[in-house]
Amino acid sequence: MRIESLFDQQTQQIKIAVDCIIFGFNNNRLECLLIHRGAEPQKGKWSLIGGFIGNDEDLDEAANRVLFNLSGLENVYMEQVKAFGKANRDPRGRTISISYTALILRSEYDDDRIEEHGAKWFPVDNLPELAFDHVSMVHSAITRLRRRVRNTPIALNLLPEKFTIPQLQALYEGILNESLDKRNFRRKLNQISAFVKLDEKDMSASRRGAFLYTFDQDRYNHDQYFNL
Amino acid sequence: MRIESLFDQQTQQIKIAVDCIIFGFNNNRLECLLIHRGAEPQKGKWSLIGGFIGNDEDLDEAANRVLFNLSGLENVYMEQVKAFGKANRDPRGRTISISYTALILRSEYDDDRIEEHGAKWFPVDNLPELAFDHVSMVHSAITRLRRRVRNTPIALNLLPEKFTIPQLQALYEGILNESLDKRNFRRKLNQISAFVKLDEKDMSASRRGAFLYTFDQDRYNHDQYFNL
DNA sequence: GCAAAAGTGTTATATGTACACCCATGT
DNA sequence: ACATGGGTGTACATATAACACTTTTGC
Repeated sequence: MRIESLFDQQTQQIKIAVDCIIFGFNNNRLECLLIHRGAEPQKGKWSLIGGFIGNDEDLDEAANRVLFNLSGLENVYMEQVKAFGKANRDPRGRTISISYTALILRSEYDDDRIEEHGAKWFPVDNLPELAFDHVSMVHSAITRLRRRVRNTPIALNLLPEKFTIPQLQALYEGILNESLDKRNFRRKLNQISAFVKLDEKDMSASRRGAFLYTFDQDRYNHDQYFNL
Repeated sequence: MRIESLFDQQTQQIKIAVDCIIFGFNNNRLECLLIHRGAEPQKGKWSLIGGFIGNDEDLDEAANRVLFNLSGLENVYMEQVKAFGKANRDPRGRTISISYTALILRSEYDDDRIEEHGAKWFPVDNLPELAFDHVSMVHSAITRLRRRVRNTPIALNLLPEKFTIPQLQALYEGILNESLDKRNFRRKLNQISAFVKLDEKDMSASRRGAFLYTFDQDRYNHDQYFNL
């Protein structure tokens, strides 16, 4: 077979999909959004939010559309993880899937809309049985997320414009699933120029109040330093 | 359009390819293998080694086959970099391409076979004009290679079973395109348990001779520590 | 005896980690 | 005055970076 001739012959019969590993932060821990499979194959198992790519759609666009369709969320920061392409990975037919991952605040989701689609949140350390090769997808996405969160400001999308250090730390502890020393955390944070301390305090979580900070994207773009 | 129905309707018309960014080590520096485009579009430009995926072929298999077809090389360590999927990235038709990268010794290539395919090696810091989005592919692959080489033993595939430290260091300097301090390099190397010093010397490169080492894959598999 | 490559240690700096107490406030 | 969460500094271990001289050997 002259593979090079496929453009003419249209012999290639492979479908291409995206699967979204959507991590939601809720109750100070990570959850992952899954859909219950009501039909064969793998009926009864759970699977990732996925869909096929449209003919005129950029890959990233497709991921965002799929995410939007099933969750109503827009403007979510999504990153490609990798392509999964074992020939037999999906018994319904040959499919290559490119996994994307997003990290969001679960509270911003419309829970009704999620239920409509038969989707449900699961804590990442207690996932149900997943269909196809979705376990590997989730694992590679978690690994990536935990690495990225320490080197880039992606987690800041989950916080409001103004936030306190304890809030940020709780977020990190939840994502990383480990507790961090607050003095060390603050020291590192102070080395990141993009964090700017405001004169304001947030009084909602304690009597004393905690100073509010913002993340200055321009400063970050300049020195790119981020390490938490 | 109900994207979910594609399995039935066969409406998706997207071809899927792999592109291989093959880095060859030669004369103590990195080169990249490119093919001259003799036909439109982008006639006269150079492009990566690529090909379409077979219907029953694992993605990794496809990458290895394409590499083999165009270079004769087998058992090369290849890693997926990422998928490129802009809707208009290839003017010939909608294609999604998954990039793979390999690092090899140029001297192990059959140069005649390469020329047969109109391919040629170029130093990575002096590439010709590339077709499509191949520049981004090369850049992301170089970045990844330089990172991986420091954290994993991938570069050891380029050395014979027994090798000397100066050989290894020259290899690293070539790949990273920077010079390394030999004392620091040796210290780091000694911390990696998988490197085992032999009683033998290689006398071919100096009068004094340099001790030979091997890389013990089993030991590496155990502690996984690798940092150079 | 000299040219050429192999081999060796110390110091300074930065980063990571462990750890315990005082502060400000509302009740 | 006490309970609650916010805030602070120091000591130790580890990793990184810079730097110059001695060793071995063939010619």
